[in-house]
Amino acid sequence: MYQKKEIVNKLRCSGLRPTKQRILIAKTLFDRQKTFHFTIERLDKEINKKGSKKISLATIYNSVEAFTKAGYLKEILTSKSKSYYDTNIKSHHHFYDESTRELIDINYNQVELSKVPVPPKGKKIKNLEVIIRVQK
Amino acid sequence: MYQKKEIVNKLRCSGLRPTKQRILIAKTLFDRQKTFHFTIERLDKEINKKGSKKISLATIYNSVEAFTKAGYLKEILTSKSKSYYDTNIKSHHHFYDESTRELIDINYNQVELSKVPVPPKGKKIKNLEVIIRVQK
DNA sequence: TTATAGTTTAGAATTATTATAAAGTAACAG
DNA sequence: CTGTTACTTTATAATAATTCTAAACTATAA
Repeated sequence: MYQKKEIVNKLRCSGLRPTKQRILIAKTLFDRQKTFHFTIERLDKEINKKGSKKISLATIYNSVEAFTKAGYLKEILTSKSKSYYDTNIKSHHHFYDESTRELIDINYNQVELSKVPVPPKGKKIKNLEVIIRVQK
Repeated sequence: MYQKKEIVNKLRCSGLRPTKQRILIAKTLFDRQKTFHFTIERLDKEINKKGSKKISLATIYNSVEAFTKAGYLKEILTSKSKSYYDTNIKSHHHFYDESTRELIDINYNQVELSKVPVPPKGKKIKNLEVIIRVQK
C-alpha cells in the first residue's frame, strides 16, 4: 500500500521530519486495508510488541498529535479528559467550540434527520447525538 | 423553583437518602432558570466558594454519578478519559457501544440531515458528527 | 562537515477520577 | 425515643491518561 517513499513525502509535506520513529508509526497507522480506530494504549502495544525496536510513549503521543494536526488522523468523541454534564436531559444536541471548550445546547427540533442507519446486529439505538464543532 | 421538599422527594424516589450534601448539590444544579453545562471542577468551585460550608470533592463526584444514574443529569460528549483516533478522516459518523467501548464507523451517506441549525454569531461550522449510542 | 533547529527519550509532574477505610448519619424496628 | 444497621461522607491515597522537562540525538542545509 504505502511505500516508505510516500510516507516520507507525506511527512515532509506537513513540515515533519521523516524520522524513523514517525515512519514506523505512520506505517502502523496507515498501511492497512480497513480504517483503524485506536487509543494511544492500543497503538503503543502494537508498536512496542515483543521483539521489535521500542518507541517511547512520549513519541507516540507526539506523533499522533502531529498527525492529527496535519489532518491525517481524526480525534473522535472525546473532548479531552474532562467529563461534561448537562442538566438538560431531554434529548438534544450541541455546538462545541474547541477553542473555548464551550458547549451550547441545540434544541432538539433544530435538527432533523431524514436518514438514520440500521444499528449493528443485536444492538439497539439508545441515543443519537449530533455534535457540531464550530470555530471563529 | 425547586423547594427543598421537591428535592427530598426526587432523591427518595431514586433510592437516594436526602443528606444535606445531596440536597445542596441538587439545589445548585437544578434550581436555576437555564440549563447548566458543567464539569466537576466548575461545580466544585461553585459549591465550595469562600464562606460556605464545604462538601468534599469525593462527595461531589459520587453525587453527580448518582444523579446521572437516576436520570437527572446527562453526561455528554466524552467517553471517559481515553482519546480515540480514527485513520478515516473523511467526514463520517459513529456507533458507540458503551458496554464494549467499541466504535463502529457509519458511512457518511448512511446519515442524512434535513435540518441543521444556524451556528452561534461569529462562528462557522467546522464539522458535524453524529454519534449513535447503542446497547444490547 | 558542522552548526542548528527539530526530535526522541526516560522519567517526573500534572490532572481527572476512583478506591479506601474510618467516622458520621438517616432510617427503621422495637 | 433509642439503638442498630446500612448507607454516606470524608480526607487521603492510588490510579491512569496525558503533558512537561531537559538532556541526548539526528536530519538538514550551509
